[in-house]
Amino acid sequence: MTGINEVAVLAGVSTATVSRALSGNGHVSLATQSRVKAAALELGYVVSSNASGLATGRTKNVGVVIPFLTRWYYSSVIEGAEQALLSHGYDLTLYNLSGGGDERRSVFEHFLLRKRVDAVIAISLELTASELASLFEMNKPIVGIGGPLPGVRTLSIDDVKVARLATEHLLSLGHTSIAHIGGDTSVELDFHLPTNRRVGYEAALEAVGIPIDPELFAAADFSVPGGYRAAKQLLGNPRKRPTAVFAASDEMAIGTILAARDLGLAVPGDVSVMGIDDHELAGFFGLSTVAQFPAAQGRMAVELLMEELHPGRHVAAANTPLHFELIVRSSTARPRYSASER
Amino acid sequence: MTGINEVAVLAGVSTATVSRALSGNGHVSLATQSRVKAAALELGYVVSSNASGLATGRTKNVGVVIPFLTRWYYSSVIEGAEQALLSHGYDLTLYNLSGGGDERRSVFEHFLLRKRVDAVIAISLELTASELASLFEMNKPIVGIGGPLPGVRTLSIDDVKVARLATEHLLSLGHTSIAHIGGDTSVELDFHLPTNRRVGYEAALEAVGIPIDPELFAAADFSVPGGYRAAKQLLGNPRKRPTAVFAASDEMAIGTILAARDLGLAVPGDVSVMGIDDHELAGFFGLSTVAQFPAAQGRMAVELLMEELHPGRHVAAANTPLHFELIVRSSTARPRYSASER
DNA sequence: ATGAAAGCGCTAACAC
DNA sequence: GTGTTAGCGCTTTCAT
Repeated sequence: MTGINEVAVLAGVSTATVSRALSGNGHVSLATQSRVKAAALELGYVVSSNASGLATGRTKNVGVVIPFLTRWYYSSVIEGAEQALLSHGYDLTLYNLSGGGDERRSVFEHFLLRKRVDAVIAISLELTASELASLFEMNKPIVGIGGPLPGVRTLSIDDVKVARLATEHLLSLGHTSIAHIGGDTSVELDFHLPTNRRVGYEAALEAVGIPIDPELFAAADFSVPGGYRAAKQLLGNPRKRPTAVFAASDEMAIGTILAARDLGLAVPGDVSVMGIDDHELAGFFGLSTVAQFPAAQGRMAVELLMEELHPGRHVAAANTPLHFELIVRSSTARPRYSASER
Repeated sequence: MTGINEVAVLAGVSTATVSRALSGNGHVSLATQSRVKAAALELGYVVSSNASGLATGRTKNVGVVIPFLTRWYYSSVIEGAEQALLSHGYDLTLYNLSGGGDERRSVFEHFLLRKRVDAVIAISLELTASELASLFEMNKPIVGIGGPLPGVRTLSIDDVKVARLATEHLLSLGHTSIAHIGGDTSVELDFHLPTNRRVGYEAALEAVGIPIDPELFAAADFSVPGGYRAAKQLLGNPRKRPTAVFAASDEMAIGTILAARDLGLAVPGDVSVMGIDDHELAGFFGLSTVAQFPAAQGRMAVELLMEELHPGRHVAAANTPLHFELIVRSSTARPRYSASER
C-alpha cells in the first residue's frame, strides 16, 4: 500500500505538504500542488480513511438506517442519498433493521456508535427512547425522513395535505362514496404516516359534509397483495360499493386495480383508484396518484447534513417543505351515472 | 467520547488489557475480563473503528457494489449480505453504480481504494479491465455474485440449467410453441445472464427436436412494462401465437401475464407463463417460476469472505453451487386442445 | 496474565 | 509556502 510518505518523496516535499495539496486545506503553491498530484496519481495513492479519520475526527461516512430495503420507496431514498453523498466525497453505510429485534439492538448499541459515521439519516423510523438516546449520545448530526422524531430535524411530506389532495381530486370528479385503504399499525414503520393520511382523507370528506363511514375503510400492509385483499373486501360489499378507492400507497392502489379487474369492474368506469407515491409502476398501470419524490428527499437530507458538517460551505435549500404533486392518469374519472345502483 | 483509557482506569488495568479483554485476543483472566466488560458497559464504551482499523489494518467493513438498487433481486441480495455481515460484526458500505459513468468512475478510482473496506462483493457486474485492475490492486478478497468476473471467485446460479428447467417444464406439459422474452444487452448488468438463459431455452427445445424460431423471441429490459410490451408483440402475432411464454425474469413474466389479460387471453388457459426468480409478487400472480434465493446468495458471499478474512475460523459451505428450484403455481398448464388454431 | 511502549498513516499546530 | 513534530485511539510486540 503506497502511503503519503512515498508520495512526499517522489514529489520532493514533506508529507504535510502532500496532505495539504491533496485535501485543499492550507496554502500550497500551484507548482507544488501539481507536482504532488502527479506523484499521487503515478503511485496510485489514496488516503487511508482510517488514518485520516483518526487524525481529523471525521470519517467522511454517513450511516443510513432504514426499516426495509426491498420496498420501492426506501431503495429510492437511498439511491438519492447515495448519489448526493458520493458527490460530496462521502460513503454511505447501510443499516437495515428489517431483520428484527436483535439486529435492531445491535445496530444501535454497537454499530452506529463505533465512530464510524459522521452523521446519520434515519428513514421512516419510529425510535424508542433509548434508541434516540443512543443517537443523541453520539453528538452527531441526525436528520430524519418521513417520521417525526422528537428532537431530530426531520424531512417530511405533509401526509395530511397529501391525502387531502388525493381525496379532493376524487371529490371534485363527483365521487361521494370514497373508500380508503390505510395502513394497519402492525408494520414497523413510523405509525403516524397511515394515521395522518387517514386524517387527511377524513378531513376532505368532512369539509364537504360527507360523513365518515367506517365500512369504507380497510387496513392493509402497504403491499400489492395487501391492497388487493383489502380492495376485494371493499368492492365486494353488496350494499355499498364505493365508486372510488383511495389507497395510502401506490402499491396498495395497484392491488386495488387488480382486484377491481378480477371482480369484473372497470377502472375508472366502475371504480376510480387513487394512490400516493408515484411508484415506478404507477405509470404502467395508469394510476392517478400524488407523487412524492423519494430520491430528492434522500438528496435533500444529505444537503442538510453537509450544511451542518461543513458550516458555511453550502447554500443548500434548507427548509424547503417536501414537494408533492398531483398526477392524474387514467385510473380516475367521474363516477358513471347511477353506477352505485347497477 | 469515552476512550479505552477511561475504561482502563475504571477497571484498574492497562489499556492493553482492555483491548485484549474486549477483543478476545490474547489471554485475560476471567476476573479481569468481566471487570473490564462491566466498566466498558458502564461507560458506554465502543471502540473507534478508525483507531482500531489503523492499528490492525482491518476495517470490519465490506463494500458492496451493485448496478441497481431499486430492483427486487439486488435489494434482496443486499438484505441477505447485510444480515450476515452484521452477525459477523461487519458493516456494509454501499456503492450503487446506477448513477452512470462519472459516478462509476469515482467509485472505482477513489472510494473502494480508500482502504475503507476489507473486502468487496460485486453483484451482477460486468467490469472493465481497468476496474478489475483497481480491485485487484487493493489486494483484498473479492467475491462476485451472478456475473462471472475473470479471476474473481463468483457465486452464480447455472443460468443455462435454470432456463432449461423452466423450458422443460413447459415442454413436459405438452407445449411445443414456446416463446422466450430475454434481455436486451443494453441493460448495464452482466450480459452473460440473458445470453445464458436464452441458451438454456434453446437447448431444451433442441433436445426434443423443436427448431428455434427467431420470431418467438423478444427482448426486454427485465422490467414489468418491458415484459408487457414484449409479450404484446409475441401474443399479438396473428400467424403463430405461442401457447407458452418463458420470460427470463419474473418481472417480465408478470408483465406477460398482464399483457395476456389485456388481450383477453386466459392464463394458463390460452397461454402458459413462466418466469425466473420467485419475485416477492410471484405468488400473488400465481406465477410458475424457477426460484433463486438472492438473500441466501448474499449471505453465502459473506461467508466466503469471512473464510478468507479469518482463515480457519469458519467452516462455511464453501463451494455449494447456488440452489434453484422449480416452483409450479397456476400460470402454467397443458396447452388447451387445438389452442393454436382458435 | 498483565503492563510499557512503539507504532499504524495521517493531519494540524507551530515554526520558519 | 513549506517543513517539523506531536498526537488521533487503538493494538501488539516485548518484557515481566
